[in-house]
Amino acid sequence: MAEAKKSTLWLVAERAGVSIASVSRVLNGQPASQGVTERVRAAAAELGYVPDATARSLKVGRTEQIALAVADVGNPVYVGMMHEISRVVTKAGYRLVLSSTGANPKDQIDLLVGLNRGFADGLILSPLRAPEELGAQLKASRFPIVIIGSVPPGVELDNVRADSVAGMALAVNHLAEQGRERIAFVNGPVDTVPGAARRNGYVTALAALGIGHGTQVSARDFTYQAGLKAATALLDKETPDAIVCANDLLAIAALNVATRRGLRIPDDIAIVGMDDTDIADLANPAITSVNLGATKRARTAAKLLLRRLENPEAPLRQVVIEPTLTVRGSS
Amino acid sequence: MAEAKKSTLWLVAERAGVSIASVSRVLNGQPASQGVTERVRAAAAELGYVPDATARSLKVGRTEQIALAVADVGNPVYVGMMHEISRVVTKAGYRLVLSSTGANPKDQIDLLVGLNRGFADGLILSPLRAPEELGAQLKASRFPIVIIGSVPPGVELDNVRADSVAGMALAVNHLAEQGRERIAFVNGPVDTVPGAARRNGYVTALAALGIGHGTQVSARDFTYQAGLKAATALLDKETPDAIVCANDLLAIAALNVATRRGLRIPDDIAIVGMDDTDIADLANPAITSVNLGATKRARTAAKLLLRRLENPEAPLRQVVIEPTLTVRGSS
DNA sequence: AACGTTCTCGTAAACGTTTACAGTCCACAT
DNA sequence: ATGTGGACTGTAAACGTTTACGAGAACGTT
Repeated sequence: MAEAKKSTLWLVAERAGVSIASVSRVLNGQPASQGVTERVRAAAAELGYVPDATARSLKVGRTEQIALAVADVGNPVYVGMMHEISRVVTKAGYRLVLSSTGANPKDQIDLLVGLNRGFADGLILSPLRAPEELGAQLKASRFPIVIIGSVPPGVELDNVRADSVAGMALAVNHLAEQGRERIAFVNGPVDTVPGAARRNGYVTALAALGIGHGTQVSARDFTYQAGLKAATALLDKETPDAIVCANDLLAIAALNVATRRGLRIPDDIAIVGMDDTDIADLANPAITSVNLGATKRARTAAKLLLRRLENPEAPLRQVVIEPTLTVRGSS
Repeated sequence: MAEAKKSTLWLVAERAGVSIASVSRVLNGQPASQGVTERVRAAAAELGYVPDATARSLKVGRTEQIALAVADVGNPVYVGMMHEISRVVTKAGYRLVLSSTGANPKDQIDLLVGLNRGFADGLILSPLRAPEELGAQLKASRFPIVIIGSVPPGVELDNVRADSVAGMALAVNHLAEQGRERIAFVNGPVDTVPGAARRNGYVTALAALGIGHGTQVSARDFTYQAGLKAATALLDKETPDAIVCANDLLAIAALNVATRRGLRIPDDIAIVGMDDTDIADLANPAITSVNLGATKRARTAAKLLLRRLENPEAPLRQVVIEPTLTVRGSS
């Protein structure tokens, strides 16, 4: 049945004794006489014919591919988003092209000029850093883009983002209700999009509550190892009664550092993380985490892109996802 | 400079006053007179010309894409492999198409017929389950495939796999040296490729050591939640002095269950995981883990595929990666 | 000056589809 | 018998590249 040989419309047409147009029509479900339909079906089956995706793409002007660029594939929250986006777009008949732009912002603009080569019909971009130049490239794109996170000023694109301020408020209020008074903050790099957003959230949330803000430290990046260092530095300086962390990884790091110092969680010190990823459950005790709606953001982004693909003139949409708080053992 | 309008070779040729053949040549670095070269370069720059990937693919017969199909994007070990493969193939100028075949084996064969449409130049496949039919489809493929894990009997493909027996031996010997005598095993589903391999490894490793094998339990899948259940079931029945787990997630689950029961790790009970993923570090204490060479397997698989792409006649290679043991606090 | 080489460049044919257009055939109504 | 319309199918032109081929031009050699 299925030979390892490629066969073209031509071969099928020849074998069925019809024209290639008829073959194409039958195979695409267009109306055709019963005789032709049967002969074509039979010939196609015997030859193990499968249409060529590239040729089809060239003709119809669509690749049926969607590109996804995430900053850091190591981070569990991105993995979750990737997974969700993959689900949505494959269900809609698209393939997912993974373009892991590293921390290097140049990769991002490379990606954008690459996109203009038309290897994908659209792009979902979640930039870790958003330099000036990115904005220019974004608006020069021939293809629809939806970005997860804030859009650079001046570019008009569909986007979906988290509400870091509300999220931080959730965490801080929760801690304040327990009577915690010295709430420290372990952040990631503040020159990143999420780092800046969460710092802002922390400051405003505390201000809104009338609590002076506590000590802030920044990890070198959003990883566990960096978190260990940052948390150690923090606890060397002082012992707050609560730590909120920009990330679940950082939170686990803080939790482990605290535990190893003999602090009891949550009695002596409460820990709350952000993103509410799977790994929040792994810690012992499991960590309370602010769910910034990562998977929902991912899903929404995918749907926004699909919507724009089928209607390029659709009005611009900028969605912000409301955060929730998942309370676990660490607070 | 870069307009949001697509421009073709034709437009560039017209503007430069040359033929499209010359434009193509200049842009591909083929020799051309200085005058033509300059005019073409200028015209291309002014028009913001970027060549069309699809048309090029159709002509040259390559998409410059590599497909990757992993069983479960939730699992950290696959994430690591994905990351590594992404690195290698992008460095070689390929894009990575992510085809997340779920647990459903039908997705896998769908993927294979899809591959025959030529949306990618090759495939890296890491099947969780390998039903009979998969073998047939594999050999019917027009494109090179390398599989991570064992190949179904009868198909000849490049592949790279872990040595589960040696890996288990590493774990078991390590525990035996400490005088542990009752070594239990928390496995994942045994009807999966890794599940079966690791069970086999466990049994043979213990037999080689002359230790009768201990209790085996199987989690419903390779996740933390399933691990909690399995570990609870195990510890309800008995209290071994060591548990090896088929997975780091399962290991963390076992560790947490044990800890919550008041067992001291590693004094009362040692825990060792497998895969040596990032999360092995997150636990408290960090868990000892057998490194089955996941990233190395990934890298090797990618390189095998690249090699075959550039030389389809290369001799078949089946690589097995040697495991190592990373000892941490849990043993 | 005639001739062979080499270099440069344009013409045109692919690659494998989809699809507009036109042609054929037949039924049916006039 | 002739026209009208509809259903079907074939011809051919795209889509945007790459590249084999051949025609000139430029150059050096005799």
